[in-house]
Amino acid sequence: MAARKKALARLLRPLARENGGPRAGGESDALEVIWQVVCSIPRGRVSTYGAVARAAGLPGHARQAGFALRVAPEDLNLPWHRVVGAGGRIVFPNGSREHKEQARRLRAEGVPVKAGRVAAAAMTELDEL
DNA sequence: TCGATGACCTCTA
DNA sequence: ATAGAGGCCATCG
Repeated sequence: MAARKKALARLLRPLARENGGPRAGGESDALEVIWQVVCSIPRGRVSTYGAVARAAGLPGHARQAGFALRVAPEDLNLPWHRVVGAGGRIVFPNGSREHKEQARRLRAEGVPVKAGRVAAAAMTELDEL
């Protein structure tokens, strides 16, 4: 937990800078863009890490999307559960706490989850947005 | 600068 | 359907 907190603090530092004033260089925070994309996922729909990365203008940065979600502060109320792996597959180990939590939240939004996967019909490419 | 790591993706057997 | 290998890219020690 300590490591997680430390990494989070390191990442929140530049974010706090932005919070306090106008950002100088501009772009820098890819995390912010990714978070915004995730937030834009409609309720009852899910998307993949790759799709999120593409929509954020970062093709091939699927892993970065995952990293962004990992370090995302809870204050953002980010719908991280709407992001799944390719083919609608939940990336968390089966039986893990996060896995069950994600499945539970998805079902609560009307997205059927079976065998650690979500219905393909519920998936959106985000390219049309 | 380099090697290891990870909420990934895709192809092949 | 399952398992392994290679590729991708940012972050960390």
